[in-house]
Amino acid sequence: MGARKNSRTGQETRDRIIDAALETVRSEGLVGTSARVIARTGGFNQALVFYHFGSIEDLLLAALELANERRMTRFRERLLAVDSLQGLVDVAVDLHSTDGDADHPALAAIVAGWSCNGDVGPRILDILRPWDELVADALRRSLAGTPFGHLIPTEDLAHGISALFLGIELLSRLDRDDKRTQSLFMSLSGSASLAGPVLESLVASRSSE
Amino acid sequence: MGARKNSRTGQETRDRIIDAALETVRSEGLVGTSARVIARTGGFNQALVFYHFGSIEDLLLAALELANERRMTRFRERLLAVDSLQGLVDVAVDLHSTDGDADHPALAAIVAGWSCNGDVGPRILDILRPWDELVADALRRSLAGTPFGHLIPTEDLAHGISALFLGIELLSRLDRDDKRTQSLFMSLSGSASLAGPVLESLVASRSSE
DNA sequence: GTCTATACTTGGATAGAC
DNA sequence: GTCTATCCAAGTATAGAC
Repeated sequence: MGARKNSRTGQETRDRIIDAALETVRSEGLVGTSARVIARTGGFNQALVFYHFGSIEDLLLAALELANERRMTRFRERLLAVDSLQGLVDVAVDLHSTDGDADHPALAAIVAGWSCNGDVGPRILDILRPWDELVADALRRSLAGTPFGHLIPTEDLAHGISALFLGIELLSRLDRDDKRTQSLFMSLSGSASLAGPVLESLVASRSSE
Repeated sequence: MGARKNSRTGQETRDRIIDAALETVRSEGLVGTSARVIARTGGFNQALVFYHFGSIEDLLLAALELANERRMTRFRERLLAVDSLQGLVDVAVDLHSTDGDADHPALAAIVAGWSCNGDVGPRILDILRPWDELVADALRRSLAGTPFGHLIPTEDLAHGISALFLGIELLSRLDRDDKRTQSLFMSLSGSASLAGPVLESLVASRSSE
């Protein structure tokens, strides 16, 4: 069970390979990610990919899964504490920032690159599903006491927010100095901070009718 | 200038290649799109790709450009006539439907697949930019007379909507029977139809303060 | 100017040495 | 469990036939 002398454990190597895969996708894009390039990036032999994962496809899916778990671990608690739209946007901004998660671009690229592939698609959806649920819960808390909680299904809204994030991440990586996305997040933040009072005034005007 | 006997014109072949490329991306995904596969799909020799476009990269960019122009031609007038959020969502629904544009999945996949590639990114942004402007104009008309037109920069909102569409398209292609996206569009439509009265009531409550 | 045949490179995958 | 050597398929790209 412990690490052997003079040799890495299988798990260590698996992690090394996954990290190299993520770094490769991040720097080269999904097109241009191959077993050989991944191996060169990580400094190991190309055949290890197939011994440990069987195929590139399975490696990238495993990488997606691990990177997603890392993000989830890191942001789950924060998301569970969110009870306002403003708070939700704050989490979003941190998720988008490179400090929040260096793997995000690679994650998005992997998801997108297989978007027309019938075999892998469902597996990717399974990996991403927990986010929809976390966001839906956060929305329910944020909209509690307002009429919107009943008018708009929070599940749909949550799925829309997931889609928005994916799109933002992809578009933002098309440009180096990405002024648009920054501006968008600032506007979202501003809108969210206004939304609270607006929703309350709506409730007030309704109850006075 | 006219087509020669017994031989296709260059333009005809170019179009055939582009259509085959789009179809390949649509059916195989971006990973799995190569000159050979494209050629097999279109029933022509693989080397024609390089003669006419120089590289796969340039072919896919040309395909992106053409498909985007087709969509633009088809929806420009409608978008110019939009003056309500409801109308904007209606256009969105039609844009998403396969009837509206069979190339949409391929478009999205191409955009996404290069999201981490520094060379191609800016060129893709240039191709997509006109949409942001059309949507921003539609938003300005839709929000005219409400306080939101001033509170939220329409450019940011428009860019967000573009990102949302890209994300929706990609996520929706991960699953065959895509109930989530349909549900989301229905909710969006419902929200938009409610937004009109809500915005008016806001204006009313403000002016009465 | 258009397309075919072919050269050459890289990628995925495995068998077997260590 | 790791790495080398190697096979074959698939990829890009060009030289030259028509």
